[in-house]
Amino acid sequence: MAGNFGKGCHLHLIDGSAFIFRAYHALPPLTRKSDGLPIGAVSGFCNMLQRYVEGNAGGDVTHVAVIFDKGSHTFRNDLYDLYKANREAMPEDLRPQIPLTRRATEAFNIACKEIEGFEADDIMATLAVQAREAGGRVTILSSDKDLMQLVGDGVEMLDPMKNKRIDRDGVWEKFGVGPERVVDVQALAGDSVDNVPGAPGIGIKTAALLINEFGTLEELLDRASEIKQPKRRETLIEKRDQIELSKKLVQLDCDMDLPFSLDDLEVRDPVADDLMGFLAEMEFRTLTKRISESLGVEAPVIPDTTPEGANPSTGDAPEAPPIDPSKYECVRDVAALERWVAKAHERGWVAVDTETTGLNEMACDLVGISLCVEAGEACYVPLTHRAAGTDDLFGSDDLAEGQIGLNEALDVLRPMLEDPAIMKIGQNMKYDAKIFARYGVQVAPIDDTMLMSYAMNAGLHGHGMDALAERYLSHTPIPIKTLLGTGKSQITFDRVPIDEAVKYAAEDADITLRLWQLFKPQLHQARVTRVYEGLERPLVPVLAQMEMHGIHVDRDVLSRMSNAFAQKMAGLESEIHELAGQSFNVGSPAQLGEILFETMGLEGGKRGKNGKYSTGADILEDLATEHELPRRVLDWRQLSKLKSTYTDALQEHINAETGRVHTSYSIAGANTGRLASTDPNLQNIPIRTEEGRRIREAFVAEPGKVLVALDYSQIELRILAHMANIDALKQAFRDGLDIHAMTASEMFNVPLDEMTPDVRRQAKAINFGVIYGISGFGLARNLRIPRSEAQGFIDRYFERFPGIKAYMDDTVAFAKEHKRVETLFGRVIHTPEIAASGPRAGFAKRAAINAPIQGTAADIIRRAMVRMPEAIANLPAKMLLQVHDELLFEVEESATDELIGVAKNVMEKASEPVVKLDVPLVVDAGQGANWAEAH
DNA sequence: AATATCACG
DNA sequence: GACGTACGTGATATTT
Repeated sequence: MAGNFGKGCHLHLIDGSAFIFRAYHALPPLTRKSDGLPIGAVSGFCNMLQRYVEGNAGGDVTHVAVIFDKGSHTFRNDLYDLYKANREAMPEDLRPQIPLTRRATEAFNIACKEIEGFEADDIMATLAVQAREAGGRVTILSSDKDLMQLVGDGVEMLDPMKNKRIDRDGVWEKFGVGPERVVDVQALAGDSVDNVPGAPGIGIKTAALLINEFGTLEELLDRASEIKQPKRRETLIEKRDQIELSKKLVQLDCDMDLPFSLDDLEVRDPVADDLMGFLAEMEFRTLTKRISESLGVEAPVIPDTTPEGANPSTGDAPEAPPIDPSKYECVRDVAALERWVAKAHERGWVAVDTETTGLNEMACDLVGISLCVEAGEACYVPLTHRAAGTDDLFGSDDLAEGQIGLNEALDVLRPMLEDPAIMKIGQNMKYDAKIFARYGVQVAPIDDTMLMSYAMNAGLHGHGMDALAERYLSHTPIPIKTLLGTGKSQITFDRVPIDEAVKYAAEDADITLRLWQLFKPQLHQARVTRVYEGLERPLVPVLAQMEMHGIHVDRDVLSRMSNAFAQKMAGLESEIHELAGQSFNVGSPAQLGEILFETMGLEGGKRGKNGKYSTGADILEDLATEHELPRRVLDWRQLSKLKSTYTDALQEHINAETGRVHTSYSIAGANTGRLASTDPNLQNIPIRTEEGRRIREAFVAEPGKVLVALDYSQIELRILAHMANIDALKQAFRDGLDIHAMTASEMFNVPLDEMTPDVRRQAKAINFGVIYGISGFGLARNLRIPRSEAQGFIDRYFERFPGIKAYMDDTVAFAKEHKRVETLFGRVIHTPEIAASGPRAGFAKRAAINAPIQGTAADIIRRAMVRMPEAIANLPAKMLLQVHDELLFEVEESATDELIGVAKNVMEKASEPVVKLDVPLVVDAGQGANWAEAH
């Protein structure tokens, strides 16, 4: 076919993905009225296309195409597996809109092109070169600087946002070089958005300088030894591979084989019926009217079909019916279950709740499932309830009549639970997702009302179902105790009569759906959508995987330690009794207090609020200088703690099936955004004393594998340096200095090379104190120095770092004004107590100072965790545990170094691209056969 | 169910 | 001038 495209033709190339994201972020989360389908980005996209078409009417444009990205894996990922690894996940409510934007483009009768495995940029590059060679003009509608390498010889860019044309001069302005050398500059400068490494320490300015001096990148690299600045020279020589790789990453492919030609992109008039049909289907009333007028056709009628029940996006929902457990349906056959699945399909969402025989997801069985599609319309599907026994005392082991077979039911539910077009709503979905995963069902996508509440209301109240139902629905759910009983006579859920179970279980799904409908629109108003979608919700599958995988704990190691501890304790106990002159329970603080301060008559006994002497470690420590007994008690207590909490208890947590320990992380537990680990708590395994540390030897890698521990170095102090904008601290971190020694030097005027460990220790305590909202009393107690001296330290610290004082005052003032504080990533932590008076005011103030720092650190490691599974997908490695600033991995020995490289990079870059810290984040790595060695 | 103690970051 | 304090968690044992 002879090409017609040539001289006099003008091609417009529209960056479709950029249009979509701009549309998505510019508009509130609109949904289609009839069914709640998210539609905001499509609406914005259509508006932009319409404005584009109107703006070009009568112009010289002869050819046009909208180009999209397709597939997340491109040849660039094969070159570099971290390419674009920093990218935020696509928001859940945008994903279903992507195919609709393709249809929108077609409805406007504009050519719409995408090619699997290629970025839109490459397609645009190829088309631009083809058009230029044919003698035509090209305008690229995009603000993406990666496309600037194409500018020149009839190719221009047009930033549609600023309506600014970018020609050769524009490129010079941006990059300091002409379009031909843009890739060279980009290769050196790198790009944190796309995670192109570039040359460390070289930005656009320096890169342009070097390229202009040497002419080309290749020339520069070959003659790098001529560069005068030593650091720059070394970087260019050492990082040559990385720079050359970066060039390959930024270089667009101008020579693709395209399955279409320029002639296929000829401008066509829209077909009124097609366009109107599409707009009407989307229920865009205003846009339909406007375009119908400009096309001179009649606008189709869009029926006003508000669904029954509430619509989360409109807010003008009809009154929901009261919660009435007697109205719920019990689903006893497949046909009935299929009807519920159909309802979920119709709606596009369903609330789901599972009932099980226990609270340990790894060691309990599925008993039944409840579903709810709209307020008041819920069901319970009993699956493995037991038949009632012949007498009242013992249940039967036989299954009750009238239940769908477990596997049969799961086969009906699986397609729905895994359907990307159906939102599964739960309260604490991690629990249900883990249960389903154990039965081979991967639930997605999900929403979680507990996490929505947490994102909006952290610090105001708890986020359990009962608290939320009470507070937001003014309803008290049926207490589980009424079904299971308490204490010794407690039964498991499979023994609950099905009639009773229906009321309880379906009510939970009903409540969850109602909460979701209430919370969903509130997320945007509270400005925490990004926090919820980026930091809370995506953590659910990540944590579920970690928890299910578990960590191998060697029972024999623990058991031997328990025995050793028991022996030592027995010895200490008899010594203590002998010293006391009588036998008593060493584990009873009350009895110990009597012995110490009455029988033995020691000084310094202070009675607590309940009239008992307090016998905490600090008090016993003071007494130990004069007497034998308190030291023995301290030793005994340490062993007792290690034995009961760790060496004994951990053995109970080894799962019989997997032989591993499976903790559970609560995402919405800590107000600051930290996780909390329970059953067992693996975030407080001893490390500070040698004896305790040895417990970590029981946490082992499988044969052939190693444990790798990666932890952020000083992350909270780094965040403080950034947030409070303290130049001296920021520079110290950039220079890799010992921050405590540097603080000490600054405060006490001691040169770094004359620093004594004790002065450094005091400065360290002050640094930590600052993070905690320092007080003279607290510092005095920590350092065991007089209060006046501690206050003197603090005064001097604030004198040397006045920015810290200002930051603390500002934070407290912000908290007082808004009753909340925020992290760098927008996490909101409410501080209602800040208005209190008396001692509680002090607490609230310090908490308000600490929360943004601790919370930002928590956000950063959350971001790393969310990105980690994809980053290590091709490695024989698993992420096992999180301990606030540390991630623990298990990896096949041969891949250890590779894992460390990849995971460390993810952690160190975790704040990007949303927050660019003024200080580097540094991650230290350790490895070994067990956790003690790895740390 | 509350309190004291102590393990971690 | 007195109050009573370092921030955030969870598990255990003892006592009420």
